[in-house]
Amino acid sequence: MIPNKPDHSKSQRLTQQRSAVLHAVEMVRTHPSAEEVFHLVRKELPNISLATVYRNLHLLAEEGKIREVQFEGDVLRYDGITGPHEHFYCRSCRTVWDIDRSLSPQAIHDVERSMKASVESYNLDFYGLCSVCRRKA
Amino acid sequence: MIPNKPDHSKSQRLTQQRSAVLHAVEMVRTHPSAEEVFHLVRKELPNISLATVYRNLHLLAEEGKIREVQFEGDVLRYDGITGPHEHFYCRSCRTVWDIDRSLSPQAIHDVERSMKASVESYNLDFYGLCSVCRRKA
DNA sequence: CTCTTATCAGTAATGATTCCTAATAAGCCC
DNA sequence: GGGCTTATTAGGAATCATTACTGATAAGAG
Ligand SMILES: [Mn+2]
Ligand SMILES: [Mn+2]
Ligand SMILES: [Zn+2]
Ligand SMILES: [Zn+2]
Repeated sequence: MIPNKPDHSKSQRLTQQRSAVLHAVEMVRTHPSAEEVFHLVRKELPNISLATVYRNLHLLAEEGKIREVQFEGDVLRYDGITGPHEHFYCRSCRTVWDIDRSLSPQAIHDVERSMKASVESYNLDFYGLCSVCRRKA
Repeated sequence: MIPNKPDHSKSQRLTQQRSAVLHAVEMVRTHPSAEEVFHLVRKELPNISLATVYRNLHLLAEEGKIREVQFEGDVLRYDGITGPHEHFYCRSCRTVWDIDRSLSPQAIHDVERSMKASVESYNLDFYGLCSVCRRKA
């Protein structure tokens, strides 16, 4: 008898609601809020409840299938791209832009050494005006 | 007649409450929350209200006298050190440690160039276990 | 198909923060 | 110092994002 691998994933059943929430976050590049995911998913599942969206977003984030992101003065948002990258947040239009770079392993190791700590993750967020808003200003 | 310089600072009167709030944030290295500042200031001004603490923290942050910081899954905190530095946040004990480094001007300029945006500020926060909690784990 | 129970919909509760209003006090002018 | 204007306060209500609760539903193992 082969013992099952311990299942550390918290979600055990693949419900329509759960896969629709995951699909919505993965499909858009907007880093949507729970409310926005709710509106997206409603097109497919008109009866889904907001609490279900919140619950599944949190669950999917814990499993590492999506990523939680938060910016100053804004609500929690979700990111379908889980690989390491950085963000630029426009203070005017609140758009989030992906930055295709990441801190060097050396820089992270420097922090670990100076803090005598283990670094599990980091966030690097830039704030300012995006090119569109800069023109308007 | 010399016209007054336009006063961009939002706080016009130096109240006891306001200076006590500022003093509390500047005195501690703990990056306290509003609630924690409230308890600190109460020792000096037992009748100060929580709303007053919130209002002044926000005001002082807008004037650049203190800095607002926020970490994943935690409430807003305040930092008496306004100069550029980075943070390490222990996921276990929620302690915030200052890191005496900052991104190179070159790295920031790279972001501005690639985004065609103006970068006003950035946050670089590391997450993990501090040395104390690592020993316990 | 049946059965167990994880998950759901709908709604109430929570908790941090902000708003509101009559009372207070900072600080300018005399 | 004593008035006077009004920014600021204390205290409580309101807001808003998020989480908790509960009886009903459906995923998926056998
Ligand atoms: Mn992203
Ligand atoms: Mn700091
Ligand atoms: Zn913009
Ligand atoms: Zn710790």
